[in-house]
Amino acid sequence: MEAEARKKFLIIDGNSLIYRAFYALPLLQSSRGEHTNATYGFTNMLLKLLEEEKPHYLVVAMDHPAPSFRHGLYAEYKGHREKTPDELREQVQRIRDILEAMHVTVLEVEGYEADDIIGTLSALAGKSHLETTVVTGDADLLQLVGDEGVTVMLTRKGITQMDRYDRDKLAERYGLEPSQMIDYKALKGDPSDNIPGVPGIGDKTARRLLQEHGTLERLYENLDKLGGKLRQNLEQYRDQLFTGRRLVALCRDVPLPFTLEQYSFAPDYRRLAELFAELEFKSLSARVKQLLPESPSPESNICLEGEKVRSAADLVRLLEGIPADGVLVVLVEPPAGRPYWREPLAVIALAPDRKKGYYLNLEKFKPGEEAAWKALARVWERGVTVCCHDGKYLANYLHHRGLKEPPRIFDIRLAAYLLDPARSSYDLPYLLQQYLNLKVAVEEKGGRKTPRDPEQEGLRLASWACSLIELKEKLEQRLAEHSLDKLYYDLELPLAGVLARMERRGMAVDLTFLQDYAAEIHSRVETLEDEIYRLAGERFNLNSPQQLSAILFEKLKLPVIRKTKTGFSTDAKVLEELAPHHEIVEKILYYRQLIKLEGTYLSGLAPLVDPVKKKIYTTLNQTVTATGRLSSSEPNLQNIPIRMEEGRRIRRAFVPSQKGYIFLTADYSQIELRVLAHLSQDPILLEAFRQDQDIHRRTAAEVFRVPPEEVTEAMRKKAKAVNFGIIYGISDYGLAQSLGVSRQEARQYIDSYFERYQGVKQYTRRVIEEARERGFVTTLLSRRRYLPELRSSHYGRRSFAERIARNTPIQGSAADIIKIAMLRIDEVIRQGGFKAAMLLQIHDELLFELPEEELPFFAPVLRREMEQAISLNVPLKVDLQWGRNWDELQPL
DNA sequence: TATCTCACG
DNA sequence: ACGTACGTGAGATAG
Repeated sequence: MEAEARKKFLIIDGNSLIYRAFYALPLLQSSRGEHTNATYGFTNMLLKLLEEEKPHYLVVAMDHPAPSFRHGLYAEYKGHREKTPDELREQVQRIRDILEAMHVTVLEVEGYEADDIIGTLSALAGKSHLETTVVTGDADLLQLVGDEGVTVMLTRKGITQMDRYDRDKLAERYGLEPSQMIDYKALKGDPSDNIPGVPGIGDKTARRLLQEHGTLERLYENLDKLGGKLRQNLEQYRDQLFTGRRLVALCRDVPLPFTLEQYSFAPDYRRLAELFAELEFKSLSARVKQLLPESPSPESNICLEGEKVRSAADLVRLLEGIPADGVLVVLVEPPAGRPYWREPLAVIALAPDRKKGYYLNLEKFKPGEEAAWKALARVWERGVTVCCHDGKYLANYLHHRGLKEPPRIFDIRLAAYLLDPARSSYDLPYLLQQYLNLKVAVEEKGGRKTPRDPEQEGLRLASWACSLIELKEKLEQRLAEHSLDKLYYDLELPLAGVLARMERRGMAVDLTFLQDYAAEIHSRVETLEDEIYRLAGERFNLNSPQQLSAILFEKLKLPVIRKTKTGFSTDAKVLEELAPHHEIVEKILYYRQLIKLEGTYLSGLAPLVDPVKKKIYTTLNQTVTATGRLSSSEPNLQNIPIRMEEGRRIRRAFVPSQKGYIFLTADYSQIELRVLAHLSQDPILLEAFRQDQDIHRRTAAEVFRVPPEEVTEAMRKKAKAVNFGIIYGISDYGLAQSLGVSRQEARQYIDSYFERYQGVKQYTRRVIEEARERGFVTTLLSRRRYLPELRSSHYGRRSFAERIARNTPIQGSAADIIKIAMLRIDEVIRQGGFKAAMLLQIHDELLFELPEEELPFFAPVLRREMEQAISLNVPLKVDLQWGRNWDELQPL
């Protein structure tokens, strides 16, 4: 029986595990390109170990200097040369930051490898009466199982699956004693570690020999009992074998002070939360909070208390107490996946001051319900500012409940978006942590999908609500500091109201047409399926790229054009190349086209149509894109087909919502290139737009050095691609891809372009230079986007950031301009008493419905507002079209 | 949940 | 030698 529980000591092999995390785990496709999951994988593993082992002491051992600089790291991982040491270095740095935040000791000793440090620690720990666990991906360390109180956790697959080895497990797996592991590896050899071994001896033979003879020395004593080739090789390679053994044996006398105290750890929770927030490691944040003792936080006067409002009288008293120049926080959680016109979550949280948050379930608030609503509306009628997390949603929710929207709103999320538009989410826990250093309970994983308890939800929201007053002040200050206050108050905030009205208006749908067309497409899909199966000689799942690959590339032996991460590519570009080889391919392409229509735009759209109003209501997201554009979702009405005839017909299902109404669309002509002309002040571009020339023709004339009238269609097409490329942050590879020409040819076009368009050339250079120094790029309205990766040493990341730096000012300024126009048009519609209603924005285009007789009056106003939205050094041009549905439009 | 594919600007 | 066009959202499959 133990007198006392032994203390647990965890020794982590930083080297082998980080490299394993880096190479063994697939790249995480983060759209923001911020990280691969090596950092995530390693941290996840570390937390799992802490959860399961609950160690008292912890140390991470690393090579010094790092082996990636010292010797050929790649020998071991031949298949993974595409990942560069630069990227590895960045990952290692991130992991070091996390370890530092956890106050975990990272042991490095000059001239020694992590293995040696671990060997030394393991021996020392054995003498200290500890229960020691060595965690590694390197089977060499199994020799340590022989040390007193030591077990080894060895990764099996990835880095979170591990096997625990003690003497018994080692015997079971290898049939060897710990002390034999050195001889075993020396015999077997390991090319990646430069251990030559003995030819002809592999895993099996090495084990058998050691099981029979015990040690290498005994083996050689009994050599005469062996025969043939084996004996000959053992004799011949004796020197190399024993040299190898010296390399395998760990050095166990690294000069290390062994005082256990230095290996205790006390995480700095706040710093860790910051790091995790930066890296967007949400699930890890939640786990670390449970796991680690929190470091005491400095005194905070920000309250995180919530209370339920008990009666209407209490509510009225609370609300009446707010001064007219005060702030009322109102939080209504948007029900994920449900349009506002369906039943919203009825919980509302209020914070009349910064002392405490309150919540109530308004839907269930029977006694004096009417009074509660009235009291609420009275608050902002008195001039009180309403602070919320999503003003557009709140406005629509209130409207749905028959209340006018507050005239003064502060939208927390919108402010945070402008401060850093590239983030993937702006949820309150993140914002409170980011701007107030406040940690709040994080919603448990999956909480969104399970039905939430209104009481709990209310308490949660209420506890956050009062800190929002503080958060609002912080954000206001930051907006001003970063010159974003004008953009916020004069553009984005009022625009939210416009977007709210657009969402509420919705778009009418001709359900009969939609259903008829769906039936037609469906029957064509079925016919196509039959034909394809007949040609393939078997039935299979056509929607599975995997199964399709099997048919195309294995059964039909068509040439592989391109590979994806997991297999052979079968996208439209590939199929177009394959079309001449087999008649099945063309049919597959057509099938793909139709199945897309059916799935996404016909059967996909139908359930989102409000059966009563026969309307469809999109959500226009104002805080999603990194450039300042809007996005549209549930459904996305910004990507309704137009390029192909079959798809375009879908647009006939979208019709004006009232009798006698028509559609009117207005799209900016070449707005991005016009913006580029303005930003770069390139003389040729300026001239082209001032004379309203065909811009692609002009570009062709310049690039190919011919008079404009001699430009052929082929030349114009290439020039058009070059112009797109310029906007996207051109690369020869990308241009070559889009044109289907060689990279050399693409390079020539680019060189030729920049030779003629010196202004553009200088401008793009300047943008990147300035962004590298300041850390961000800006648009015409000072909207910013941070690009820290411009300084990355990793080529790929840096190049990506450079393309973004060239594209964002252009795309973002165009977004700025159409937003100004929307605001002005909304204003003139209301001022002018027009019945016209703005329905949709599609990046450079606006869609309205209006009474037919209003057209002659509204159209010129619309054109004026759009073209005059901003004054550039080139004119802005707008094309107008009108029609009785969204498909059949004619120029005005 | 990640991957592939494809719709739009 | 590297390894990509910029910005989005959605559906289907597969593990």
